[in-house]
Amino acid sequence: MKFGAKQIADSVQIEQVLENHGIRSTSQRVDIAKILLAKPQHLSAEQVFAQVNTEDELVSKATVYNTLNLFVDKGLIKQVVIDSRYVFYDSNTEPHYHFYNEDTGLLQDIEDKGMVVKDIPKLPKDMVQTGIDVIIRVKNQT
Amino acid sequence: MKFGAKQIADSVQIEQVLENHGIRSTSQRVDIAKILLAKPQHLSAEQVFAQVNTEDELVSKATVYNTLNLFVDKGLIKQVVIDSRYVFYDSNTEPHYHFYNEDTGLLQDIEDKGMVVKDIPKLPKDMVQTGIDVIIRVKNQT
DNA sequence: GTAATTGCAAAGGCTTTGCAATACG
DNA sequence: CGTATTGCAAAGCCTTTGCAATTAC
Repeated sequence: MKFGAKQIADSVQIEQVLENHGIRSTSQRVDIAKILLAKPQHLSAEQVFAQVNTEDELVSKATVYNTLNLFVDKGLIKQVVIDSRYVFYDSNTEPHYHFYNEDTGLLQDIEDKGMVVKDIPKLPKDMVQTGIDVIIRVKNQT
Repeated sequence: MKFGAKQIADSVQIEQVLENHGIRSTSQRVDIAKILLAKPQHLSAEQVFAQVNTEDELVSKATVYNTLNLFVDKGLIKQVVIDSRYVFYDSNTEPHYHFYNEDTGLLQDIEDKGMVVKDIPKLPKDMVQTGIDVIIRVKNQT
């Protein structure tokens, strides 16, 4: 991590992003958002907790969890559930789909924009679609 | 549940199905399979535990969990993960996709066979696709 | 100053595991 | 008989919660 003017500018930008999502800024939230929003990526709560605590300032596990939930509620990030034991937080909120490698545990975006889900059946009148999750599970060839 | 000749025949059929999947029959496994395979459905471990214990014979929770895992490993049923807290066991192992109603918590098959995922990008040479999960999330119109 | 947020430790919920008792082939 | 399976209770893991201390506006 770099320090100095650039980082201060980043923090200000992050605070702006938080505010745009109706999230009040605190130093912990900025730290967490900075990690998540650095690039499109998929991190577990544990990974966020580890990364946020490599720097001086410490954030408790409770706050990491609460903050991630808050960010999801406010639409800043998305939760991707692979398994009852593997939950990732995705900083890419654009509609997109995922590859999940069962051998490596790696979750990655499907970059190819050509992939589509076609002919989704019409929903009952009183239903609205809120999202569509597609996970293509792969493994290493043995 | 009916008793008598029909049910005995069912048990024999179930045992056959288990055997075909390389699963040794025991009374607990047959009881659990009988519930799951009665029709295409999505049950949580808790629901299986509850249903299997409405009849006389009791099956412990540990055995329910272990048996469900065994059935999944052997390909008799499929696990559908909605959320870190909602895991269902699906007796329909044909490739198919799901609707999940966030308001009711109800998971249901998409019966329409026309829906497809098109133009899945080619995988890296050393990767094989093992599955594809599609969950269309819906909610009640407010 | 008042309300929101944080952190700790404890509690919760779900799932797995160790091990003795039991059932199976 | 020897191996597999079961059930119980305990342990594990991840996540949430209660509450006092702290921070933010």
